[in-house]
Amino acid sequence: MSESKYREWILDTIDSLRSRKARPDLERICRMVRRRHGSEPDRTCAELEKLIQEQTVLKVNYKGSISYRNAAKVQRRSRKKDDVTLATASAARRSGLEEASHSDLSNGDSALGPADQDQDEEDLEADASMAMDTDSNADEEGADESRDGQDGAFPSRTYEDAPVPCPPEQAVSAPCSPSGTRPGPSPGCGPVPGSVLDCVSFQKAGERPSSLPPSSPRALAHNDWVYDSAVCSAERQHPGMQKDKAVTKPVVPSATSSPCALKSNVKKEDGVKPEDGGPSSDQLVPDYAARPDEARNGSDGRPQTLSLPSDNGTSFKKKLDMSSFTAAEDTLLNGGKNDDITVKKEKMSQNLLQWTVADVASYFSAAGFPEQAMAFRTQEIDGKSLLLMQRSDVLTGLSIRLGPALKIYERHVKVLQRTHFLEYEDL
DNA sequence: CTTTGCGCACAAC
DNA sequence: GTTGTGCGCAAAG
Repeated sequence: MSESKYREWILDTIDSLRSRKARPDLERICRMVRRRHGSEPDRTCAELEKLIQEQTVLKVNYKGSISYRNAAKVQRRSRKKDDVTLATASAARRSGLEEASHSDLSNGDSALGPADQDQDEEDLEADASMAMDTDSNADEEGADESRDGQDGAFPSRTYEDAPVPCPPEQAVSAPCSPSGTRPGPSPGCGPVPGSVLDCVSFQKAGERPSSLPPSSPRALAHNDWVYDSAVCSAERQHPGMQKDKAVTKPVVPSATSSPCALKSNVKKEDGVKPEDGGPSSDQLVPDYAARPDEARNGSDGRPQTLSLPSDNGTSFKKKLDMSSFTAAEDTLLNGGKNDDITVKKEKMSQNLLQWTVADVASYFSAAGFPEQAMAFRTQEIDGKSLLLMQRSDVLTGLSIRLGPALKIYERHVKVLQRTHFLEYEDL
């Protein structure tokens, strides 16, 4: 309950700061929330992190410092050459694009800028690569884990297949997946105990880069990318979204993953000077590393196309059948990368019953419906409820606009349900 | 002191 | 050209 309150406060604060032309950074946000509502900065910080995880708020590195954005307002334009909206934005945007391309951008304010998909992909790739640079540096220094040859779901892909148009989908399913994004020094990782600390620390992390004089200030000047501490929050990872991870740890929805642990490795980045990689990398210093590794390991290098452990042999046929549906749909809609999506969906379906309200919200948020995701959350729709939803429920029961509602139902709810039931039929 | 307002320069489009 | 952004300053409280 308080959550929604905080969401409102925080979003409000961000908007307010923005309108005042002040950078919506952690410090200001906390201060303003405290002043206005008397909330403890720590708490605000924790809540903010949650919002980041849900992608209601985007954590971005802009001009060398961390900023927070109201996801509902931002996405639409966030794309610059260097801005990497890795996690969230990309995810959201991507899916958003899909829709946008077809129909209107009914998302309204929150609308993700449906403008260009291709570009986005390119951008992402570029970004990813940049990120990669950063990463690689980091890796060299410390973030070892498993980043050998092709591990990086994101990065590697970016490099190797850059030209290929299939990369990004991860985003769709994996909002958090920004696996590319490392949890960073300490961002969201431990919302539970360390949330506060995390906040603080990451804040520092963010600032640090800025303080460091980049070799090419210009270049660095404007970059915006989503930090997304959320990423690390494996803690409450969305079951469905962990693609790669899923493989490794199929069902385990939560905390189990080791977000924090990762952090430690990551840390080193601070020290690392991003410059080599490229201009933009500096600011990002923050992080991405840990995650990827996990992902990579799981998928063994091949980013997305894995099938669920479960479906491997057994329901293969069925899967195909389904695929024909979903894939077809996706193809039409997205123009390409359906396999992955299909797969993802399957994975997700697997855990659908275990999805929590937050998982559902994150899913839709990642799918490009941040505002509508809130409606799901407000209505406390968890995985089970989702399975029970009917078209009318989605169209009218959530009090969301018809346009997005239709898309959500047709492209997500229905697909998830279908997938889920097919799977279980089989099993 | 803190908070607010906003001119201005930047970058992206 | 437009737009979003946020630094840095001055004004207001």
